Amino acid sequence: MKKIISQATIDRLPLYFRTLQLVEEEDMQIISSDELGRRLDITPEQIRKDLATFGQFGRKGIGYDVHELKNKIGNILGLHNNWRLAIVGVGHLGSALANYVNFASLGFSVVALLDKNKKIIGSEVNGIEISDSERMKEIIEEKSVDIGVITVPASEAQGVAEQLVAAGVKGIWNFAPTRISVPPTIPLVNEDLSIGLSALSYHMSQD
Amino acid sequence: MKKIISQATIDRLPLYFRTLQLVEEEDMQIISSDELGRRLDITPEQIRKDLATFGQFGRKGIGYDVHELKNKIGNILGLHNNWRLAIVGVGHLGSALANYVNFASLGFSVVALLDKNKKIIGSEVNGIEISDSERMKEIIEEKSVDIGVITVPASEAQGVAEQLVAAGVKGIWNFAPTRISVPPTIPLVNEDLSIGLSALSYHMSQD
DNA sequence: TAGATTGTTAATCGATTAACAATC
DNA sequence: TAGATTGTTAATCGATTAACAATC
Repeated sequence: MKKIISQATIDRLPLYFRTLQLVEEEDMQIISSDELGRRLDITPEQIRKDLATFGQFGRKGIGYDVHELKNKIGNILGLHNNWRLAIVGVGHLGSALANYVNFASLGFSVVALLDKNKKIIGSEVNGIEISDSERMKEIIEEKSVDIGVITVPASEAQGVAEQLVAAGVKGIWNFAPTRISVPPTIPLVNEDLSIGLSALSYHMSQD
Repeated sequence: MKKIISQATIDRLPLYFRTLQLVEEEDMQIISSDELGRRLDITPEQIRKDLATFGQFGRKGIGYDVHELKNKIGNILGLHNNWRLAIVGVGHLGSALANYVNFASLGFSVVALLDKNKKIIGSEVNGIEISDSERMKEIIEEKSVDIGVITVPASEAQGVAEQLVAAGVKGIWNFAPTRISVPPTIPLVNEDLSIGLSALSYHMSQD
């Protein structure tokens, strides 16, 4: 029986995880919710509340064991699964993601690149060969891909999503600026850059 | 006197805007909250509530004028300002953003690229010359840059943010995977890719 | 022991959903 | 007119903040 963790909490866990990785490198053994909050600009009450959602591992009067807490959060986020990614659409953004180094420290690796443009099929990006997206199902099975990353134009995104699901991916990370529909069993996260940029514009326009 | 609009509402406005752009191209004159909601997978009540925050421009029994509503939302988001962006850190992600076509339709344009790597200074990305980041203040004034985009490694992000603020930018869009501090008068939006990816991992790990 | 810090309950705040009168 | 659809008020839901007992 899984406890339901709110999306707001889930979205803060990666921040805790990253900070714990950093303080672990600084050889800090124990950290308080106060110190963690100071580093992330989050209130200590919020942090304790978040952590309390999935158990007790702090020590009253002391704080949290850095190593233990980091591993616990990593497990909750499922980072130990070493998820394997396929990027569909090797344009500028797809290439940038194929080269993105920060994935590795979170336990993700890019194992396949797919594109329909014959001119780039066969060439490599960051040591990974670009395959024909017509061979998607075959490649995804062969490379044991878990997550499909969509970096094609908006007009093609829904079609690619359906192909990815049919090919057997377990989750989709969508960068195309459009909403896509997938079966409810397939987790989907939209990474919509225009939202953040528009919100920035809004705040810059006030007074 | 400005009405305060919640962040949740602000984050939905770009979605409405984009959909209205699309239906306008389809020559649709009028749209109901029901139809807009259907396209975005948002409840019509939520949409009416959001829009009611800043006035009444629907017609009861009819719906909303597509063109009028699109312009109104664009104005609220401040998209008419034609903000000018400078990208600091022309690595893979910075280059991808310099080439990102979806900015233009929202009224943003990349006018400067800055990097400290002497090997790439002087070369061009998407027709924009890369300048030495030591000349930041000069370039930002000369090119009337409004928004600084941070695509440097996490360890350099805070320093770059401070330089950008000193150079006079009005807002910061941060892609470095770290929290940065800026004066409260400078709007800041963090675009943290590891949050979305970790959340995806979490949901994929459930049952 | 005294000081520090967690975990948890209660209070507050804010956002979403439901309902419906107004009106085109 | 009857049907459709907005704008707004009330009800509900969920998340954050405050307070504090437990305890290291």
